[in-house]
Amino acid sequence: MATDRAAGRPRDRRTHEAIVSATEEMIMLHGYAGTSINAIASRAGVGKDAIYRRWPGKPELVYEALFARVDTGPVPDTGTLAGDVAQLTQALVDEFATPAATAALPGLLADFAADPALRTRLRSAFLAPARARMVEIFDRAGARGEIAGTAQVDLILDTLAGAVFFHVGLMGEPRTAELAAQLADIVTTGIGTR
Amino acid sequence: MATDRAAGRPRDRRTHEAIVSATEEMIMLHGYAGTSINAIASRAGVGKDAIYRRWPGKPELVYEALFARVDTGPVPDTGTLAGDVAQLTQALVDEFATPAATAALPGLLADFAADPALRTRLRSAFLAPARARMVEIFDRAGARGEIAGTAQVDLILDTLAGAVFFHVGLMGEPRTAELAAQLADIVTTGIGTR
Amino acid sequence: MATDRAAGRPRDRRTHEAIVSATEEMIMLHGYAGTSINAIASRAGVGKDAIYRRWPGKPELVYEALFARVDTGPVPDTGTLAGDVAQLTQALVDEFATPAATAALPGLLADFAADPALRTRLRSAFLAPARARMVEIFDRAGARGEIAGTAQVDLILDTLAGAVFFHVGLMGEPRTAELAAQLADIVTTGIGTR
Amino acid sequence: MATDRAAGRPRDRRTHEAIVSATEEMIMLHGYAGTSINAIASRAGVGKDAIYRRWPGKPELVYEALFARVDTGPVPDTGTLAGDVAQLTQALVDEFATPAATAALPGLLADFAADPALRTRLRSAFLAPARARMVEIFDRAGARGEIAGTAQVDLILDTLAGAVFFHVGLMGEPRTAELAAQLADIVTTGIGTR
DNA sequence: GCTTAATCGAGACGGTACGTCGCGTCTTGCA
DNA sequence: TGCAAGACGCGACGTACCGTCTCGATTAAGC
Repeated sequence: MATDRAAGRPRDRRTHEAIVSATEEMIMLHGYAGTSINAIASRAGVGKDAIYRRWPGKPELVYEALFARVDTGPVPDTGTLAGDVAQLTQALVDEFATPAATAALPGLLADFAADPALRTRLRSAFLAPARARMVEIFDRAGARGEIAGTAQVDLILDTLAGAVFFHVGLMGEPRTAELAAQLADIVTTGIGTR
Repeated sequence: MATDRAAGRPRDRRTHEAIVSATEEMIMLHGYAGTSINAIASRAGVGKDAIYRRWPGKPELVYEALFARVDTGPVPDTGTLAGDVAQLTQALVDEFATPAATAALPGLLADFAADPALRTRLRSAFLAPARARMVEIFDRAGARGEIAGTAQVDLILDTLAGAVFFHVGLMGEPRTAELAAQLADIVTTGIGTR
Repeated sequence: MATDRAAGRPRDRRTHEAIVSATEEMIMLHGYAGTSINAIASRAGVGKDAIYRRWPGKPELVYEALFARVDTGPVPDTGTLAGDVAQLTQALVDEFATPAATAALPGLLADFAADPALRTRLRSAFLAPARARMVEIFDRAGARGEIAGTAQVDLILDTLAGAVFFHVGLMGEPRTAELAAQLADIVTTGIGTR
Repeated sequence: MATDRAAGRPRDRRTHEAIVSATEEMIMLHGYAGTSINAIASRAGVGKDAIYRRWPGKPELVYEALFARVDTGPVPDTGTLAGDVAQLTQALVDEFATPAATAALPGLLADFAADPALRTRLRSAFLAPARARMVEIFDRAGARGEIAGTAQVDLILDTLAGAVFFHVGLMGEPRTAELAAQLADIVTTGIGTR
């Protein structure tokens, strides 16, 4: 009979939360590059070790603080591929175009891309929920006969995410209300006829 | 009347070239984050001042070393919007998906996005040539009656660039030969029916 | 009336011994500065608290592990002052010039000297047995008429101990067999004629 | 023809002096263990690199700041061995029993003894001037016929230095005015009759 | 030919952040 | 209460870059 109970003093949940909150605040206030582990620890009232004990470095910490939300919402099901993709694209906009995400994403994606160990997790870290939904959406659309054959889920998802990131996150274009609808329209139409 | 000729010893053209070459090599060898001004100067056999005299910092230097190529090629003119967009997309792939660009772009875009002074130059720095071409392509397509009204050049360009950057630059998907064609197809079809 | 017996679980004698042994080994292997409480606890298979429950810190622990031997041997009594001092000096060499003492003493004395609470115990901690013997030796020598008046025990003891510590412990001079005899000779002669 | 001129910006003499002064002050105020490189740099208004560029670590820095005085005084020559040794011993007291030396020496000697690279320099670092003088003093005494044969300079010097260090530096005995005379007397008499 | 002034390589400078280590205290569950 | 384990806040460590500065030497243009 195995005991899963870890030996020693258990990690304090409040320490964890203080770090995550301080990270969020620092990112919003000073951006990704302007956020140092030292400053996070100081603002959280925590030793640096408490951070390094939990995360290997800044990228992993910031990712968890800002993007590791469990996606619990229902999969879009509007009855049409266009409607479903529009809803999913809106979710991407909600994830990538918030002030916090805009402040963090460029630097964060750069750090993930630069580190071989993190690089392999890029897709699963940032696009996993959207991808699962997209697979289901496309399956239903195939069952309805809206599309034929195998859709290239990854390419389409990268296109949507890349468009949102580039347009709003990097170029700083105002996040117009219709952005998701426009992108979804382009992509849905674009793949529909193939 | 005085000449514009600056007094004192003129800058050595070879110094400039040595810096640019060393920058390229360092980026290829150690990536953007692993490339320091110190190391560039040392590899170029040059003092740090010689770099800071010419560029304000690493982002501007790397940008000029890798992306400031003058785009002298002719604007695509295949007779159809789809063909023109495909050629233009291929040019984007050629620019964004080379080994050097893959090594430099994530960190470089992050630095541009983080600095207010650089942020305003993002579009003009990385997409200016493509944008000029795209305007011309769309004008011709409009004249031919292929599309109606004003196309959203920036959104479409950001979508194409974002897709290429995300798919190949970040996610590291193998740069298949058909990538440009597939993207161009999706986007052309997608905007054609509106 | 209550007993002095402490409540709760009594301390484990083997824990004590394991700590002392681990301390000795660590000092021999890595020196005083290279010996951390963490490492001692780990090597002893013991929690850090078990150490801090018994000793206030590293200096006290190392002192007890290496120098708190109860000196049970008989007081030298060779019949002459010179002979007695020679034996006593040899005991000092035996205490200060062993490999373990050489490894521990410089750092240990520094820590004692730096801490006001420990500073007052320096003489009693390291020289108490020798001092008691020296007082007795000098008393007998006085009774025999070898010396007159009050000898400055502390100064002479510090001279002998300082000479041994400096010569062998710090300077690392080979511990020649005649060292104790030479020192005892110098000092005995030096004080004998006053 | 060789140029000894070092390339690059020369080191600033005032930086050097500010570091040395700050080190002295810190040692006096907080002792050896309580003096950190960080604090020295901060007090001197200097970057840490400026310190590590000049000294490998705290021991070397403190040594130079407090003990590397050039000894320019004349060699004692009173006409008798006893008088010369008394003067030399007084110089040792002056060096080892000042407030600054008392604050620094125990920790400093411990660090020197613990590091193999520094260990070899112990004698030359702390006793070189005194040793040169002692050799000369003994030569003269030999010429005068006061002593015969080869005196063990190192052992005698270590005895004197060890006595001073132990008695005043470690045990904190008040530095009585007669200390040097007493020690010199003991040692001179002690070696004279052999 | 001389003066003037900017440029050159080199490297020192004050800072800031890094990731690690040791300190002495504390909080678990078990004995 | 003791015990092993290990989390905790703290602060020093030595390193690496940053962007600026100070050296002596070099290199043209204008007098």
